[in-house]
Amino acid sequence: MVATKGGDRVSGMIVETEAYRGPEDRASHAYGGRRTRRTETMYGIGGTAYVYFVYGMYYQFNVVTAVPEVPHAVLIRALQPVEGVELMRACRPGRPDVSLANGPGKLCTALAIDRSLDRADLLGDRVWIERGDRPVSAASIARGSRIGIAYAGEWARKPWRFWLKGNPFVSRRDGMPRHVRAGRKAGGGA
DNA sequence: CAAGTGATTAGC
DNA sequence: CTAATCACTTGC
Repeated sequence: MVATKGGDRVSGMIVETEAYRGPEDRASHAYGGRRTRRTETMYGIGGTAYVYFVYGMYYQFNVVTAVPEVPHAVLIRALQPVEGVELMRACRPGRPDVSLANGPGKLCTALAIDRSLDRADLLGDRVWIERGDRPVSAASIARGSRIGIAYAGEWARKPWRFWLKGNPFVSRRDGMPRHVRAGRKAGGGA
């Protein structure tokens, strides 16, 4: 994934994504055919960016993937920095390189992605996706449930989060629910 | 683990 | 109009 900042390339290898299948997917902003000023972007043609603002401070970058009127999208959740690392560090001062873009909000900050890129054509010159240097085998991709959508009932259990096995730049360690703390309910995993 | 932050949304 | 929610991150 590449963005331009003042003519310079800032890029990273996509190492984690999540799929959102509106309108039936309860976790999707387009659930039930919801169509508002914000979600309208997802009803556009595949190959455009869906960028929105959440939690009062973060942007999220998605790729619209289907035909017009079918609101499917893929959230880009983490990048392994490749080009313009200095520029990313400037956007996220004090962070170690491994944490520059290992989360959907973080990568938008690192690449300076904001609402102005909502509906951007990914064949344009502001943000786009290129084929990587090496092919990625299916065997190297892990899948699991999506994050931050507990409200979505049975849809929350769909294994629609994908990441590169063992890659240190994903937002969470492989499959693990984020750091099992001592002191919480003992037991747990079967 | 919990607060923070403000756009977006549903519901009057 | 108002109140609740949220596809997250950071620091205690």
